[in-house]
Amino acid sequence: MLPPLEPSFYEGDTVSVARALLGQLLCRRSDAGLAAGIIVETEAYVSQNDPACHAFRGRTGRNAAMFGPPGRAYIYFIYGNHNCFNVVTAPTGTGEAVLIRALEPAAGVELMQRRRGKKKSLVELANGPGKLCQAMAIDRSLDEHDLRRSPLWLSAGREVAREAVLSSPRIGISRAKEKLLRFYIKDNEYVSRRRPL
DNA sequence: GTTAAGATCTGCT
DNA sequence: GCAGATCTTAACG
Repeated sequence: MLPPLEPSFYEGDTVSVARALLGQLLCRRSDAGLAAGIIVETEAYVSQNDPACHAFRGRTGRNAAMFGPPGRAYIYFIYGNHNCFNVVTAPTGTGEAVLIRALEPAAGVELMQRRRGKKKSLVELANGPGKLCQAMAIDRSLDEHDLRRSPLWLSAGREVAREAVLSSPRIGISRAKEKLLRFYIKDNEYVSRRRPL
């Protein structure tokens, strides 16, 4: 197992962590084998003045993981079909997280293809928050999982130059649409939307 | 107890 | 480009 990122990586301010997560490697071990992907797109959800954040109205059953220690998973089920994977950030009790929106497949491509079903191109395997959870077999059973440990962990990937990181409004939300809290790697093929909204 | 909205994806036009 | 699928959660009465 590649060495995991340390807890200190996650405890800083959430926007910085959202940027720093670009280029890191998300790894998933299962009976079927290992799958991994480079993170190429993220979104920050913060506690102050952000009505799009699940923690905006305080702690609930669903969002409890967001208030837990940084470096854990926050996973929720949405639209009756899809899971979304977040990394909890900021000190315990703050209620912030980073949504992982897209991966560039790096290992276990066949496994990811099998989980996604049909014939999907390499680009279509994990270029969206629901798609990447399906490709990596991530569901609510991994909510609050410690991301230093198998079967789901993060480790150091490739360097991403600061000028290669672009920002935009977050996708699919109805409130706080103006905030530029989505971050992605410029010109990367695996980002979920190549064209602006 | 009921209801409406939701950090989405797919397939069809 | 658009609608339909599908179901959990939280807010409200």
